[in-house]
Amino acid sequence: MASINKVILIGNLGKDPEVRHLEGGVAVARFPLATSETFKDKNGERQERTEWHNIVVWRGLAEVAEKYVKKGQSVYIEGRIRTNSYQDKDGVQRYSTEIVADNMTMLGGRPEGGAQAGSGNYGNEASSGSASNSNAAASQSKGGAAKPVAYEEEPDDLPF
Amino acid sequence: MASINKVILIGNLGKDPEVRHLEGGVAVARFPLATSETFKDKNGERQERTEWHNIVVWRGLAEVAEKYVKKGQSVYIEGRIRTNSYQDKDGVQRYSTEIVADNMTMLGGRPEGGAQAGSGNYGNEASSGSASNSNAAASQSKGGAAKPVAYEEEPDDLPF
Amino acid sequence: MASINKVILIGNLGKDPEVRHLEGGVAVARFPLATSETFKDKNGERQERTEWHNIVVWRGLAEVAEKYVKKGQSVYIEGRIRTNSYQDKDGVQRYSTEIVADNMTMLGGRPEGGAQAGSGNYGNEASSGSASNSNAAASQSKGGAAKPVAYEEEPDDLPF
Amino acid sequence: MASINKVILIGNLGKDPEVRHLEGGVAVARFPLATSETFKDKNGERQERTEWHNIVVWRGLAEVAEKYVKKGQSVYIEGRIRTNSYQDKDGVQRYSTEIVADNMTMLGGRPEGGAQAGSGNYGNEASSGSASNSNAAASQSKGGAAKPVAYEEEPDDLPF
DNA sequence: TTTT
DNA sequence: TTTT
Repeated sequence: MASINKVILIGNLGKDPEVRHLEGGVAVARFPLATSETFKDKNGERQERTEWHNIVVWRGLAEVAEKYVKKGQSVYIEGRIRTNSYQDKDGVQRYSTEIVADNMTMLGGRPEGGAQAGSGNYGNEASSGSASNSNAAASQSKGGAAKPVAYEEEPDDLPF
Repeated sequence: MASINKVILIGNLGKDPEVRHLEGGVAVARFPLATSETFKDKNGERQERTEWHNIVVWRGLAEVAEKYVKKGQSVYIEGRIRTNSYQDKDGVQRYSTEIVADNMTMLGGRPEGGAQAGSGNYGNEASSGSASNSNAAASQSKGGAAKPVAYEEEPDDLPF
Repeated sequence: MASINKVILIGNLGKDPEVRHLEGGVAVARFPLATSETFKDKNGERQERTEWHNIVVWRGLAEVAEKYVKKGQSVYIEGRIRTNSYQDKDGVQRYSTEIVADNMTMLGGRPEGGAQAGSGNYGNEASSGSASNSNAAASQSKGGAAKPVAYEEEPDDLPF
Repeated sequence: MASINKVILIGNLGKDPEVRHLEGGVAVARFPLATSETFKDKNGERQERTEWHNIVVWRGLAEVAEKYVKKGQSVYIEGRIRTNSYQDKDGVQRYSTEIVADNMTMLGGRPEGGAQAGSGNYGNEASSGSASNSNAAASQSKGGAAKPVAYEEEPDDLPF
């Protein structure tokens, strides 16, 4: 049963996030993220392939996305792969794959127009899972308001 | 332009790998890999959701998959997300997402029937990129035969 | 300011975890974890190098470690690097590096003697950060008791 | 034996890289990299803790580091943990932990003075292991000259 | 279609 | 001090 489903992406937003505020106040944001790789083709010419990822963020992270993350910017995303299935109009089973992000860190990049969100981090951590990058990261909290992490609860780590 | 597209999975094979040997001797193997997560639903009941990932491995790793990896087994996969697009019979653009693995490590698990592949690692590394787990990993070499890693080429790393 | 500090390890415990229960009921467990890599030396001989990592786990994960994780077993660890500094008896500044784990998943392996802990996962998630592997993982909760994840709070993810 | 030792860091260089060119033309570069996390202490005050990582890069990546990476800049590092042991002057066994990077991607940041290296990627891949981010990444090649990746050797990935 |  |  041991199971791990982890994705790490650094890429640029193809569009501003689309945010919905659901009944109950839960926010969800979606945006396309591009990663590119280059390679030499058989003629030795440099080629580029761009991969588009459908990013989904929930709750606090969605609000961060709404306020601070814009088309063109570079973000670090940590999350998991999720493939939804649905029936198309002909009743054929179709699949749609997205990345549910539970950690998003802004890396700067080239936001277009308007205000610069800059490079920074928003939110904090409800779990030590991402505590490794707390300030730097806007980590997704499941349970509504962000819960401050009290690191000092960890007593002195003497080498033992 | 800075771009990272990295996936780490631990899961079980839903089927034996399907292997094709292409013109030129290149092998490609595909198999479905399940990861599951559990959660409590609103009634507090434990629920499970299984995610199916389409894994693709090339060359040496495909040969390892063919020989040693079976339905039911647990593997560690490191790779990248790739979404292919194609037209369906009605000319509608469709997408199919797969994980191109460049590192695969067997973790054991419960192979069904026959020979036990056991837990181990096959192949070795052409790049230090995965050298962190060389023996343990069957890392995909792009360029045909596996190239042994000569670690001792790294002179003494004295603290400096 | 954007900052990420993430470690992913799969290895075997060199000893049973040492667990301390602190004032306030907080538990902390420590154990050495071995990862090995193999390589060919300049004579083409297969060599192995073992790396020892000092793993630290807190709270619920420490209790899981205490109960279920034994010398010899294989575990998946996700965490962050932490280097503590201290003065040695001569007043010289020394450093000690450890991995603070916030996700630990048992992969089986060969526990010695006694009861088999088997491969499985214990605990669940307070944050979606590791929700990707909830059942499979014993994720560390900072705030005491594990908080069940209510996935169904995420409404239908229709492709939009 | 299955074993994984993987580190992912995003942080800023504390100093310019120190580069040595070894007999045989092999280059090695070292630099300190800072990651920081913030947390609230028991008085609810925002605190920051900075972690310093000793990064080591070899060969082509070292040359990239020498030319393009400067103090203050932000980089993405992927590598493995390595702890070297040595005897101090009193014959006491001491340990020194470093991160051997096999993938380094520049994220921009704030280089001080002089030329701006900007955000970009240098070098290319000898293994598909990091092919996921080829252009974006300067991946470390063990075997001297970088070997171009011929992606088009991977025939059409039709969904099958 | 896997696993617990 | 683990594992293969």
